[in-house]
Amino acid sequence: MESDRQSTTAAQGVRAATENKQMTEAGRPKGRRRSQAERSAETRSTVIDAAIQCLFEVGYAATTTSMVVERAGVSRGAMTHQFPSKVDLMEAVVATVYDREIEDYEALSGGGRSRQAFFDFPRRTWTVLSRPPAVAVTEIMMASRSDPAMAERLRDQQSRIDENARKRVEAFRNESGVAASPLGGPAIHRLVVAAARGLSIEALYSQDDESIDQAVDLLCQIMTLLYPPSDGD
Amino acid sequence: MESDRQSTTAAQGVRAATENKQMTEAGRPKGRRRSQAERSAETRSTVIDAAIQCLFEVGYAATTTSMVVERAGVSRGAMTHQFPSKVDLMEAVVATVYDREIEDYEALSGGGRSRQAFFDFPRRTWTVLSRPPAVAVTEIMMASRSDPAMAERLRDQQSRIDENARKRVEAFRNESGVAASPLGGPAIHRLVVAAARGLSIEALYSQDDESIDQAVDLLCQIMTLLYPPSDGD
DNA sequence: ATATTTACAGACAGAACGTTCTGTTTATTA
DNA sequence: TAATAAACAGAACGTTCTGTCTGTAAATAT
Repeated sequence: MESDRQSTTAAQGVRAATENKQMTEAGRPKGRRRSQAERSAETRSTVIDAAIQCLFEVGYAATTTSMVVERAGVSRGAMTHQFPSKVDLMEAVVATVYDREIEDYEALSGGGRSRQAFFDFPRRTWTVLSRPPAVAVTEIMMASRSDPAMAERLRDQQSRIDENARKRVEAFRNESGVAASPLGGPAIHRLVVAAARGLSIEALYSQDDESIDQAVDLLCQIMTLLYPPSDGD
Repeated sequence: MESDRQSTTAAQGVRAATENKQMTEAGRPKGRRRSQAERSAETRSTVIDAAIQCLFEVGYAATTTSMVVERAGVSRGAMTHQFPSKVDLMEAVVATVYDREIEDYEALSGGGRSRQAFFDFPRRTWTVLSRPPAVAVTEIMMASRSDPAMAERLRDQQSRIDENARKRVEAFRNESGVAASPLGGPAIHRLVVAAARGLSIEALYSQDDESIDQAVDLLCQIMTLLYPPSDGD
């Protein structure tokens, strides 16, 4: 039964946490009794957010369970109850970020479906990938190379993310009235994501934001070169 | 006196190891007495190579000093004598890889200075960055975020590498008879490196070599679009 | 040849980390 | 309300890893 719970807990918890998030962040009536589901969701959400912060700020190696517990302001027991092992926590972080990124991309594409909006895709990708949640996931992915068990559990999630992102971009292109590129959509998408990820890593050290911004601009310009010009151009 | 040695040891040792490498790898006369310098250089080189292998194969977190010692086939004492702390070893790895990469780029550009050779620059960058030594450095860089002391000692090395690479690429462009791009050389270079690094990271997980190869091809094609066409085009 | 410095060998110790375990409080069910 | 289950709290344990430390062999200097 232990393994049973572990295998289903991540997805359920994430969903519950997401649903209850507004409730917890807005001041809830002080004395109200919280349901078990609410308590779980709050704890999970708090711990996950703390983990993301730690991963972003100090990297994976320095992100200890103690540090996460301290920053989250929960007890060690509360955390281990929700996440029996560190791998469980990391898996939950990846799942949560994955869900949020879908919303993020959605928000950033903001209803606009113009040709220009599509060519800004590299900038949106950079924006999403350079923020703490995505950096946290990168840290976890890199660290998972040192832990086969962890890598195993993250592998399918990663492919799910990739496939989903690719489909969304293709759909976005269609809705924006941009013809498919003769150079191939998947390759372009992969390259843009790789470049954005590489730049986000460099941003962690270089502190030279302007230079990175220029590279992102350049990538957007390149986008316009890769797709056949429309009537307007 | 201890700190004195530490501050000068890395560069000296690397140089000595490089000079003596052929001698050690080719079978040296069995009974010959090795000088102290030779002994130092050999162990340093052996340990550094082992560290690179470990970092490449299992990532930073799982690269323990014991593992490096075991793979190198040297004693713990030999290692700690040459590298008093783990940070010292990592610093030496970065310095060594830096030196080797200069040779690697040189070899890969192979005397040819044609326009085509310059446009293949992304592929050369990818080739260099996806190999164990460069991956090892990426691992160290990412891990250094968790260790301020380590980050401090790597910061200047990193900037030295970047500046050097940028100058070399510009020189290569000139020698290849390619006019400067109106979009700016530094931004292009930064983007290419970031993309190659991002792709090399993806290559560690995805195992989809063909797809990555396509992205690299695409990047080379993009290069031709970024520089003004010559008479031949 | 002897002394001294350098390189090496391996055991040891302290610290830190992840996990487990026992007891307590809070919520849900009957 | 009583019984059960879930969430929480925090101490304790065992492992692992790095850095140190003492002793030995090899090379260099005197």
